[in-house]
Parts: sequence; structure tokens; C-alpha cells
Amino acid sequence: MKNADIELLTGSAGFAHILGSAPRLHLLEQIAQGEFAVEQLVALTGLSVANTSQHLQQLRRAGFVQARRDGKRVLYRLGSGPVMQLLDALALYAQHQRSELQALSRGDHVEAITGEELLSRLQEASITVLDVRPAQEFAAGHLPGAINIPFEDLQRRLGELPANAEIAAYCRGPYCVLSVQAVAALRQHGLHARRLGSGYDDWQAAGLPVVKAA
Amino acid sequence: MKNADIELLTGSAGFAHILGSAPRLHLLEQIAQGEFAVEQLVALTGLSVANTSQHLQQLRRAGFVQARRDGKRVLYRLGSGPVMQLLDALALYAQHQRSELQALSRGDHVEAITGEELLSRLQEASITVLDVRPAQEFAAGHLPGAINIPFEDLQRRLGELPANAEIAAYCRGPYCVLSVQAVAALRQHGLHARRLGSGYDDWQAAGLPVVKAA
DNA sequence: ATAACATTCAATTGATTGCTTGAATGTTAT
DNA sequence: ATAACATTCAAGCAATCAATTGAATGTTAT
Repeated sequence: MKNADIELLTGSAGFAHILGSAPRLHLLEQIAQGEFAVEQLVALTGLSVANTSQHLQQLRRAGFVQARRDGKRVLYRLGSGPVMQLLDALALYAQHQRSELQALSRGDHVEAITGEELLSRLQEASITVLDVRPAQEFAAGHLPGAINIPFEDLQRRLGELPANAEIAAYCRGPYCVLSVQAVAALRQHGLHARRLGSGYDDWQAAGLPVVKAA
Repeated sequence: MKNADIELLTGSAGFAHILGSAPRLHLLEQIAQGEFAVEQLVALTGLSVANTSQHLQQLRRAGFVQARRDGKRVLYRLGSGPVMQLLDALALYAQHQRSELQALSRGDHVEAITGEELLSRLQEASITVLDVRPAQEFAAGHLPGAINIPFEDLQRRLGELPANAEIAAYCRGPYCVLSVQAVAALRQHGLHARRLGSGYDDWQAAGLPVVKAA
């Protein structure tokens, strides 16, 4: 590779490459939560100063972060593009892959439950349907028989869920972050949880029954 | 880094690293469009056979692709997780960054237009609002005064747009792929295009006026 | 069985990358 | 101006990665 500079910065691979380093991604995740000076980032990550600075330059060249000066310090904040979206997609994929791996090692069901299976098991009441979207969205429309525990409340409301029956969790789309994380959390607590393959949007679009506010 | 195997496969950085190689990403993009044998992928990418195989192994370990045997051949298809979502986010970011760079080099407006600015300029009719979503979605509801040219028709219907006035393009969400690509396409043809910072969903959720089917 | 084919594995080489060290730049306070 | 501080730049070394080569595995046809 000769003209790596040009190629790397025009193609998707170049951006992925920048993210493909643990310290850089760590820095970026910190910056995603606010504006930090180099000094603070050094403390947060445990990297050396010069090393941190170099990684920040790379993140800056790729547009992941922006820098501004404030006195002696240089403050870094997130770039203006869809950085969070990319970070979320990456975290979601990692999360999904992790839970799939650990599910495999336990011999659990890995695949998401299908709409048909869910419907039939709903009729025989052999499954609990969990909606992890915010209460507002739940109120606007949800699956029949579903109970609503927003993801942020999940940890402290685990008791409301049946310990033995199987649970199917869903949120908006097929790979909504919340449902994946919810299933992971439920499994950590020993519950039998699966993810609904499609989310609420797809379910509704497929003409399957929903409960809507009167 | 000693135990790279374990660390890399549990953290997001590992997955990003796998994507951070042009040949691997190229392979993955091909596979995203269907199922291919190694032989075909070799022809498509121009890589050597052994090299292709090795890259495929890495993609497989990361869960980006799955393999199955069919006779002598091994067919690769996309993995079961949210791979496309990640790929899309990456492509979107690259696209966004590209257009931002070329816009910067021209001194154009880079930042997306805000809802407030759009509203005031709508009232003085100094801006054209372009909806690039499919006709069906447009019919279900759209911004007041917007004209609808689905992205796929954009190239051949460029004539319908005013050459001098400014154009604000939007689709669903704030970083919808379509609107970014639309702006890039419009600018290539010399039109003054910007992106609406928020998409239709956000616009509507903010209580701003929309036109709905009767 | 043997041969022909598709794919994978294993080992080597050259190129990139990441981290460290020490100097350079730019900013504020004395 | 000079000193003290925060950050960046530049050079060097060890570690990692990508691509090539040649052999090994597994599958189908003769």
C-alpha cells in the first residue's frame, strides 16, 4: 500500500481501522459522554500523554472528534457527523455477539423467536411478552398481552417477571439495542429470555394484532 | 498484548479491527448482497485464493459471515446478527465525512439546516423542501410545501428542482442515509442543497406542522 | 482406490502500527 | 522576557498484521 493516506480516508475501511484499536475506542467512548481535556483523558484511560495525543490526532483526522483550545488546555468533543450512530451500531453488534457466544456455550436457544411461534404460544399462555420501550411508546401501541418494563427500570423490577416461564423481549426494530441488552440482563439473572426477531414496527407492519390506545 | 484472542473478541474494538481492512470490507460488502462461494469472491475482489480464505476465516470468527458446504464449494453468507446495521452505519459515516470534506474544500455550508431556520424560510418561500423518501411514506405525511422525489428517481428528475434557490433535503431520521446521499448528489450537479438536521420523525415529534393524508 | 478440484492450514517475509523517549510549540502567569 | 504548564511533533524499537508459498484436508467423479 503506497498512498495509504488517500485511500484510507476515503473508504469505509479507513474509518473502521481507526476504531479498531482498544485505546482509541476507549478514548472515543469517554469523549462521547462530554468534553474532556487531554489531561483528563490520560487519567481516565491510563495511557501516556504523548500516546493519548497521537490517538486523538487520528480520531480528529477521521472526524470522530473535534478539538478546541481553552487556555492552555485543548478540549476534545465528539465530531459533528453520525458518530454516535456508528458507535451504537458497533456496541450493539458486540453485545449481540457476546450474548450469542455465551448462549451457545450454555446450549441455550440462540435464535430470536419468530412472530408465528410467539402468537401460538401466546394463545396457550406459555410465554410472557416483555416490552422494554419507554412507557410512552408502549401506551401508543403494543403487542397483545405484553407487559411494559422500560429498559432503564428493568434491573429493579425484575421481580415482576415470572421465574420459570419463558420471556420474549422486544422493542422497536429487529435489532433494537434495548431488547438485546434486556435479554442479556435477564439471562444473567437466570431467566429464560429470548428476543423477538422483529420489533414492534415490523410486527405492526406485518398486520399482526396490536393493542392500541382507545 | 498477550491474550489478544480473548480481549479482541469481547471488545468492540476487535470487531472494528476486523472491518478495518479494505479487502475484508470489500469481501463483506459482496457477501452482504447474497451467498457466494470462495471462488466467486476471488473473482470479484482480485485477491489470491489463500488470502481470501484467510480473510473469510477472520470474518467468520467475528460472526460477520457464516459458512456452509455445498459439494466441493463452501458458500458464505452474512451472519445472523445486526451486521447490515453496522455496515450501514459505517457507510453512512464515510459518506457523510466525504461530503463534508468536499463541501469544506468549496467553502459551502456544511452544517445541516435547523428546523427553525427552515420554517422561517418556508414562509418567505426562499427555500425548496425536498422529501426523498418513497412515495408511500410521503403520502402518509410530510413537511408543508415539500415536494417528493424518491431517492432512486432523483438522478433522472433533477430537472424538477430549481437551479438557483436553496434546497433542503430530508428523509426519516436525522442521519438517514438517503438525505445525505441526496445532498451529495445534488451538489454534484451544482445545486445549492443542505440537509435538514432532523428527519421527518423528529420534526413531527417536535410538534412542528406536517401535512397528512386526509 | 485414484485423480481432480475447492478450500483451508501453516510457515515465512515485508510492511504497518503502537508505544516510548526527548525535543518543539503555544499559552498563561510572574 | 522568563518560567511553568499542556499539548504536539519526530524518531526509534518491538510487536502485529497482511500477503505469498507450499502442503494438507475434504469432496466429487472416474
